[in-house]
Amino acid sequence: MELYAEHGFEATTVAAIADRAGLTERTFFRHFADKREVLFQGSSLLQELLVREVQDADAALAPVEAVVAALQAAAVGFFDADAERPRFRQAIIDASPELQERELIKLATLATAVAGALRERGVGEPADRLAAEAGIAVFRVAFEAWVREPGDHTLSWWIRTSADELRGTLGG
Amino acid sequence: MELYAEHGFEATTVAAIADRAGLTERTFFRHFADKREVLFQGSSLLQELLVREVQDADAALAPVEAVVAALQAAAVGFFDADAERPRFRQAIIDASPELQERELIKLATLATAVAGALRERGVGEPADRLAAEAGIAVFRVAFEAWVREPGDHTLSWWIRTSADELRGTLGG
DNA sequence: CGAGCGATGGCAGCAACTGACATCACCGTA
DNA sequence: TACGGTGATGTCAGTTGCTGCCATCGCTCG
Repeated sequence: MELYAEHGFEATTVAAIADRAGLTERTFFRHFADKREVLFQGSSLLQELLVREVQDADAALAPVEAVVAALQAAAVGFFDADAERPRFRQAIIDASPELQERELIKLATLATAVAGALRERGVGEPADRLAAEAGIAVFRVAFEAWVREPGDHTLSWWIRTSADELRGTLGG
Repeated sequence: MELYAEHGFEATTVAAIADRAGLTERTFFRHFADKREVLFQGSSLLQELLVREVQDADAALAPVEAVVAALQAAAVGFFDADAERPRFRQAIIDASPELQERELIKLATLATAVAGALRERGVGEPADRLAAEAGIAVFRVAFEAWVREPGDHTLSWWIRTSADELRGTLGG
């Protein structure tokens, strides 16, 4: 992470990382599937937490609202607790298209998992994915704002705000 | 594309592609930035079309509805006209995680472009991106259904249906 | 003390890309 | 017709991400 931040992701070779860590290149690839995965270790934990929160959400909540509530709950422990790390990490990702690709697919699998959790709540076939995707979209916009304006609000607040905003864009 | 379909994307080397095309490996990389871009040539055309359709959409439409209308308009010329190609292409993408990553980032830039077009309509700061992302989510779900069940309905119909479904997941 | 096992090192090799330079076809012009 | 320039292609060498295979080492358990 230090090297990524210092020289940029692409300019950092795996050999350099291994060297800094006092290990071999071969060993690096035993710990990480590829060079990008370094930045996405904790993503499965977030996914599990999110799924649990969706399952535990108030049964009366509409699908998207359940997702939003889950995101808010997850935000507290996962991001608001230590705001420094996520922002640092995101700066690295934002500087590299390769990493953005990886981030998007992680969010997509997150959405799929959330959709699965929604189905357990009795949400129907296309609705589950739509609600999950919409929820993730809310999260993306909220997270971006939270990163951009440090200290103003909690991530949870941005999520709530974005969710309300989404409702306004639907019309009808 | 033939080689991708026959042996899978990862198993197909650029050398093999160049050979089949009667060209050099080096020449391949002068036409395509990388091995994946072969599958995403037309994406900028779709983007331009979509942006134009958003700009031309009925001014009274709410943001998401403007995007949905644009998607429907684009669907007719871009997908319904020749349903075979997109389905073939999508089968290749669905078989390869690398290609899915690339597809996601293409859709993300699409969303960004659509958000820009919405801003020209006077849509505000977080709402533009939310409406664009929601619209793309609708498209993704609709497209998937359209690919999965050939012949049943037009892509435009699926988009309309998904958009209505999305509204239902938002709740009170 | 020895057998087994998980983590690591070392090495060879493939494939995706890139930069630098040469070559060649074509096209407008003197 | 000959010439100069321009764009597309070929050639080659090199870097880097990543993988398979086998050897080694340390630790633990019986």
